[in-house]
Amino acid sequence: MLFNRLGEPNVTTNLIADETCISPGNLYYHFNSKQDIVLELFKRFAVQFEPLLDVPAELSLHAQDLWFQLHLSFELKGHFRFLYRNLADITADDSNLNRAFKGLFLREREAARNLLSSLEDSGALSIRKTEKELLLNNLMLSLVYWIPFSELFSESGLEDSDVQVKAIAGVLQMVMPYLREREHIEFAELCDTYLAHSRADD
Amino acid sequence: MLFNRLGEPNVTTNLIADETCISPGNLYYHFNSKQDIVLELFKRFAVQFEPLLDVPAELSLHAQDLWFQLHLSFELKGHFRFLYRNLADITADDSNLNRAFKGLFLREREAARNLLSSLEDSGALSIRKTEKELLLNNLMLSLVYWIPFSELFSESGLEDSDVQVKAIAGVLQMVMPYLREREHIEFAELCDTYLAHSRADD
DNA sequence: GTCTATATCTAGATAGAC
DNA sequence: GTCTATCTAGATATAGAC
Repeated sequence: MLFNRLGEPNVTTNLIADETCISPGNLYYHFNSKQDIVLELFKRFAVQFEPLLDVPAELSLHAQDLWFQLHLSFELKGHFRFLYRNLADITADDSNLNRAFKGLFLREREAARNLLSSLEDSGALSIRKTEKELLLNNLMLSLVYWIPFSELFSESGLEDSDVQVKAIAGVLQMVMPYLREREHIEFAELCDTYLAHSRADD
Repeated sequence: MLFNRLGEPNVTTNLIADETCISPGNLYYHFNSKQDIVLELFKRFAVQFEPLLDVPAELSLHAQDLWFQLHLSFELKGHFRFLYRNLADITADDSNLNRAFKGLFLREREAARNLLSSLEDSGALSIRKTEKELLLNNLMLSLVYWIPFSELFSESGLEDSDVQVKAIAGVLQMVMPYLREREHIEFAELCDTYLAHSRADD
């Protein structure tokens, strides 16, 4: 919570001890180092993220379900957004974490690739090979950096549901142009619905 | 250079003094604080970025010219990539810098919007209003975070021309689906050419 | 397990001679 | 303008009593 609110580099171990109502010494009884705390949090994130990376073989390819998957994914990342906000430094300090994160990204990319392939197999999507790689780059960029990006403007970092809707709609929009007309319309209408609903919240 | 290589938080004022072959005391004669150095570098960046934000009225809308514009923009950002790598922290520490950066982003977004509008006026581009906003979000995300994103995998952060080609092609690909067929083909062929050329470098 | 007190270290920044 | 030497603050981490 503190990391999310203040940023990992700005949270001291004394502050953590203070906030958890234990002494600094006690904190270091439970954790070997500050980095150890970060690592422990990363592990929790990774465990929860894991199931979202397994694209089930019998995955439904309907817009609703994809939306929901993306929603779960962004929501979880939002809870651990301090990790994504300081990716460069957090991974630079710790080569274990660095490898772990890279591995996660590669798996996420593969999951996205498999999903596109499924859509291709079903005839719903058609895309050239070079376009597919570029699309995957763009998708990954959104999946990794949407949270820090949105925080530059709104502070709330995906706590706000409106921000999340825009994130998901943005991701889906990147895929839409390559969809067959029927699915294209289905996706577009879903996005419109959510976006209209979200604006109504204001 | 040090900031780019090691990351701003990991560069001490003593190291800067060392690298520039002057004493720490002398460094503080020339700059009031470390943040002052960051600010000075940001100013240089902003001055050089300024002309790239002015989309000329008589802008040519050919793929080649857009490519070149994006190339200049990414190249410049690459030279100051430490700013983009630690956006969250760098702007959090200094509210002046925060405002300045936000202003830059908004202007960049406006520039992109104007460019899209020009394409619309000329009949080359057709896009719905809600799609346009989402597209602008996605474009901005690429323009702001492509460099740190690429650094997660390659270290070289846009020094490598291959990385830059992918960045630009990715941006253009996001616009392509909304282009009229003639321009769509023109853009696609340009991307293919650069991408093929870049792969040949390996 | 938990505390208080403190060690250690390193960063940014300053003082004052030259 | 430039230097050496040093201050100061704040952060991580440890020692040792309870």
